[in-house]
Amino acid sequence: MTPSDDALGERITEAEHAVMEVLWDRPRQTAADVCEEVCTARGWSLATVKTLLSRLVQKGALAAEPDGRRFLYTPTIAREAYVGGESRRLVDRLFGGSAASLVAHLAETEALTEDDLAEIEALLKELRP
Amino acid sequence: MTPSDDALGERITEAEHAVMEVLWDRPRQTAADVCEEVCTARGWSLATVKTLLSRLVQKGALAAEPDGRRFLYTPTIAREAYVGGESRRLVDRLFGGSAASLVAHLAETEALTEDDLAEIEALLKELRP
DNA sequence: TCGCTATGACTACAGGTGTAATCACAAACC
DNA sequence: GGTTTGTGATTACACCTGTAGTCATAGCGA
Repeated sequence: MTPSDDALGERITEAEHAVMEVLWDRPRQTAADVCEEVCTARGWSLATVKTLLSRLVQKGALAAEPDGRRFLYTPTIAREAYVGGESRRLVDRLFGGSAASLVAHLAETEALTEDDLAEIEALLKELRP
Repeated sequence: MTPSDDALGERITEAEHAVMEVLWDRPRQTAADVCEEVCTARGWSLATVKTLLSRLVQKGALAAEPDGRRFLYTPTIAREAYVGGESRRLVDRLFGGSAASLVAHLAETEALTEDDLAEIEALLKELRP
């Protein structure tokens, strides 16, 4: 039953993801707005952002709501769903589907700071009273 | 100081990763050996495996040790390192670098079974006596 | 010795990706 | 009304990826 299949057939690429983040953070922005937030950071031109927006609309990841002669772009998929899908993909690919293995790995390779560990511990207490 | 740059300049792709797994599992195999293990599973021809092996050697992810007229391929990077790099990339990209956020997400989306949680709890006890 | 065969090297090629220029055109301004 | 300007659409193009075919050639078997 292939769990957690994200609704889009097409995958979102790295560059596209950067655009998605901007729109998850604040939906209904124009191409120029999005550019304002990522162009300098990633060294992109407005044209690049426009291309990425178009592709994301084609892929069904964004909705383009007409607003005069331009569009306001809004994600059609929740960030939660995307993040969940990507996480699952990683866990499946690298940890044989076991999320616990991932956590174990992070712990063993010191990827978890003391604060992380404390936070996780608190989480666990909450989840298993 | 661009943190956690894995030793290879080039990224390993999905298809290449499948080949790497075979060689991590058992190093020093020939192209034919590797094909034996993945070709049917992925519907590949031997030629495809050869291409992937070549690209991985070029990328510095594999070493090719001459053995008569053929090569024995062996990973130059440890699976641990690769897995660590990929995990970190995901955490950086999707969870703002916070591994705890990833764990929280997995927990919240029910990606963690009761067994997973128990396992993690045990891990934590070990890590923070 | 001489052809067969296994093997890496090289070539191919369509589709995806990153990055952008150009075009058409409607709105805004003068 | 004519010009500038902001905008999406279209086109471009090099590189990466998946997938594989062809070629040269060094051994192996007869």
